Amino acid sequence: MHHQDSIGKMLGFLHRSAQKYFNHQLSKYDLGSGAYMFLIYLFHNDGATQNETSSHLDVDKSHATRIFHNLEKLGYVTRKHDIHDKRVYRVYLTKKAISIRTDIKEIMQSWSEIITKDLKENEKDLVKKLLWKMSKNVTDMNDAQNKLCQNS
Amino acid sequence: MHHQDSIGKMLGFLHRSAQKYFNHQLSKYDLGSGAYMFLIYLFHNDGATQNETSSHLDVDKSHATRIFHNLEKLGYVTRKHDIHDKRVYRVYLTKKAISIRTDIKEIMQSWSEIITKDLKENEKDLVKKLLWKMSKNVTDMNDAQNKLCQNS
DNA sequence: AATAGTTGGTTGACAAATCAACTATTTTTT
DNA sequence: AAAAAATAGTTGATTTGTCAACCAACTATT
Repeated sequence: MHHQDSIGKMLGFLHRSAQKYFNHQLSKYDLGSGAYMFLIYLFHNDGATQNETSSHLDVDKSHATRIFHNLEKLGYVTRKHDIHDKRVYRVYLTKKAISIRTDIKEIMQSWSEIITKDLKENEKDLVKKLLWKMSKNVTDMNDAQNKLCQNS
Repeated sequence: MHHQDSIGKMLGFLHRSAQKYFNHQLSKYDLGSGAYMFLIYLFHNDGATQNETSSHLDVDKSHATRIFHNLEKLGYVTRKHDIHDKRVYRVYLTKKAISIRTDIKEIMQSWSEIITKDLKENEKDLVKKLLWKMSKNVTDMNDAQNKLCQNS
């Protein structure tokens, strides 16, 4: 990676590097880099619906379907139909998932420490703030376009 | 995207959003988000080898193989065997590729402007500097691990 | 109550990217 | 000069993620 590389290239590089790291660290749990986000969300929102989860993670709902199916097959979650709405599945963590909760958190933490190794506290805050601003610019653009579509 | 979201989540979101944007903008050229990086590299390094390209872009060489094959099929590049080394392919831009050079640069530029819309000049520099620092931390770790492997 | 529209989830097809195993050359060792 | 190691590229299998089309169930309209 070079100094003059574009923001986009570096974002891609960091994302793919994270995937590799998580794939490697999570392989002993039979998990891939795709799954851990979903588990993290459930750790804080056990019993969430698939739709809720995918919209919070900003991924396609079909992706959530497949990830949760796999997590169920591996015994990390169980899916139960909602009582009041037969369409929705609520996803619950199993003991197996809860037992690796701290491990996963630690892996996440270790990645975070690797990439921000030589950043000062205020730089860490700054990079977070700037990434958030850029993310917001994207969602704002999407929202504007959706509004446009509805009116046409 | 929320304020307390992790750096990793935001990096992933921005990367995926960029892919969607480029897929959409490039569809009229039959190109996907995977291809444009390779074209950009060739714009500055026409006749580069596949290996050179993939290592500069930090992607797997097999990925380069497939992308270049497709670009050749679409008529954007031609691949010629090096005279001195029969193993290597050198990849050359065609007129078709050169004719869309400015378009592609503009699309890249427009994405860059979207995500940094409300950032001040110094903030843009800062985010680039910080992303670069984080990227460097990753490559440093990889280098250290490679060294370790060789010695064992 | 019947119809139409919306929502939650599933499926199939595809692109992006990685890894591992392989072939064919080239370079290095001995 | 022969054997071994390294390099460039290819192929197959797999994961991550998207989009579009779909079904079933729920909600709103008339």
